[in-house]
Amino acid sequence: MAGRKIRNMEEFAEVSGISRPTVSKYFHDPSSVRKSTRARIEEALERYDYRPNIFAMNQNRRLTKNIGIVVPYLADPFFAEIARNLERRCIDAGFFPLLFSSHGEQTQENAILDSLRLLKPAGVLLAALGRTSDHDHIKRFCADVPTVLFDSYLDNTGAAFVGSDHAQVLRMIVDYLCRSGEPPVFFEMKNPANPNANRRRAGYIAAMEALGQTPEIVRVDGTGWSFEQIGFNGASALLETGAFATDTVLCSNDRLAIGLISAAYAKGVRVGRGPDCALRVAGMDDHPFAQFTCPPMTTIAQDYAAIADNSVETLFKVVETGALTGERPEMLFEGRLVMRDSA
Amino acid sequence: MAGRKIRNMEEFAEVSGISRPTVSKYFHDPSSVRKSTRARIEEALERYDYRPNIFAMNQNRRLTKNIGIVVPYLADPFFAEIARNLERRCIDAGFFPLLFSSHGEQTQENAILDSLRLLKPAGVLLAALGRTSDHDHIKRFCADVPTVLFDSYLDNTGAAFVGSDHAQVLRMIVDYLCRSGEPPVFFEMKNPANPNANRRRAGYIAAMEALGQTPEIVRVDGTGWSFEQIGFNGASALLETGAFATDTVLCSNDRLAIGLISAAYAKGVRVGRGPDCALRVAGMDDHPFAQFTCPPMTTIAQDYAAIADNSVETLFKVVETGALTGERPEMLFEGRLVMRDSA
DNA sequence: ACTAAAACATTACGCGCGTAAACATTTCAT
DNA sequence: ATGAAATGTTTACGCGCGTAATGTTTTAGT
Repeated sequence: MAGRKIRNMEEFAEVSGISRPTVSKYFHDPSSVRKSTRARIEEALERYDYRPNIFAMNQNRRLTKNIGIVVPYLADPFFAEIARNLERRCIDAGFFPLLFSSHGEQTQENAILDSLRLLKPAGVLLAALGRTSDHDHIKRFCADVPTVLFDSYLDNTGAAFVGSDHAQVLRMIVDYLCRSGEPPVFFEMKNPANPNANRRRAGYIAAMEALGQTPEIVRVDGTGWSFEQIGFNGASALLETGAFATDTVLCSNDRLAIGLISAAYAKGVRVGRGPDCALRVAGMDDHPFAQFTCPPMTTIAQDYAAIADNSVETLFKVVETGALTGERPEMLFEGRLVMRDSA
Repeated sequence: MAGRKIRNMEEFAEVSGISRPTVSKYFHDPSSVRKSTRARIEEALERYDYRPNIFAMNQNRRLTKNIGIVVPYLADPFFAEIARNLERRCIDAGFFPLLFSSHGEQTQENAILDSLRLLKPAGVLLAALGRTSDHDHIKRFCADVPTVLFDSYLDNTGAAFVGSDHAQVLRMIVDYLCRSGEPPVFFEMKNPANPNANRRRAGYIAAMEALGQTPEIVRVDGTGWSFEQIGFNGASALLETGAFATDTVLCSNDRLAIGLISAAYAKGVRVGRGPDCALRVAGMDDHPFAQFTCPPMTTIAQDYAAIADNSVETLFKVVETGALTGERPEMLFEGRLVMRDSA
């Protein structure tokens, strides 16, 4: 580990006894050089910890080893968890993931995409803001950079989409709720930021009608990403006026449900499925904290691992084939019913 | 915005009618060129959206505009929230923040620091893992790169430390709990990952003794970062054996408290400060979800904004003066008692 | 209006590495 | 052993920009 200090690839090539172009080739892909050559380089690598200069490398490479990961709101543990899975897989594949959060703001999202362009990423994994996104801006970006959209669906944008099968998910939870008690009322925000909300509503309506039930939708005011607060405020008002048509509420996502459960507790409305309970509450996503609500939340778990795996895998495929046009696969994964005590 | 496409600074200099070295100077610092020159450049900038190549810029600049932000566990909303504040301030100051999460693993933390070296960052904001950190590795990093530590204290490492004044915080919450009911038992993990836990325990003991009370500490098993689960499991066992010395529990952090409250609910133990309640529970941090527990959690809010502001500001000061040695300021901020219903 | 100072233009080199071309050597099947 | 294929070496250029040196123009102070 001692010896002279290595300043650049030239010097490293010298001490390893291999020519610089071959060393360069090695760093680009170790398996592209003869085994004996690789051994000599790796031996030198142990003696002289040298690593190529990223900036010089990326300047000349048409595309880098960078992978951009963009999520709409990192303070939401759901996205933090997905991001963690994505990061891991990128690193394992020898890429360098760069994580960005739009913090719920369009200007941020646009700025991130602009910066990302300069970083010449091999590809980008993007969960867009949704309704508040600058759709044209994103589309233009996707035209230049291989991008896989996940979680948040945008029409006709990106090289592929990976997300949840909301129709299936809603069918499952609505089915469960109807079998085990009164049919659910659907609880959501009036102007949901996330486009998934629309698919979930549609899924709810379809599932209810398939069972011969009448869909009932309750929509509460509020903008932004403070879903718990919005759910809390909305539910507080509704619980006073008794505006829920049945004793069962299906929330558009877990964070709204967290707010609702908190509001019910404050009002002394007992949530759960026991005989002494007045309200059943179900959520969607299996948020990391859903199992610690009081009572623990019945919800639908999204398949984090599958979504992460397939997003990354699909992106790599697109990157390799350079297929920016052509068919645009949409992969939808089923959810898993997590029966806890709230419904 | 139309016209020919600009490929590099040379061409941009041409269409703006300014020499390339001057244009380069402009991008380095717009105020370093004459007003009329700046106007001409900015006019061209509007017509030809050009932005300098990051990699070429950073290759020759000794230090870049990159700021590394490293947190131990991004899926913890506390760190997500702090990271958000730090990011914002870096961007406002014209820097380019790069966010990394160690995901609770030493190998990751070390790998992040190694990568960060290659990115030649102007500075780094680091919340280390703590007990599980590779202290020497971090120290070596801090010797080369201007680094401000925050939240997680490490002896004699980094150019400065910014965090919470745990002694003050504990004095305040212990004082409140003793005034309003029975003195608190301290609830924590047996082998806390975060060094703050030790300071909090010490603060608790000091605060209790100052009030003439006997400190009582309950420590539960569990490793890793699933604090809610650890709190839940530990509390479930304790509530059955009735091992809490008083009816008041002060948790080392909000996430443990979330688990404890959930466990109490499951056992039918009513949490709160009313006459019909059997247990008071207080947390620490004012976690984003603390206000939605059942009942809402009494806790101490850390001053996110102050910590973020001062971390960034201190880092910039260090970067400007290049002061890697000399005094090593430690800034501790007071917490704010948030009285809700759990205690 | 005149001069010193500030700002800009011109020219030129370097950063560290990618990569192509031409040639030399090693490997491997026959 | 022998020739083709695979792999290395040498040499040379380019990427886009930072930056120093030198000379010219503009600005500002009196």
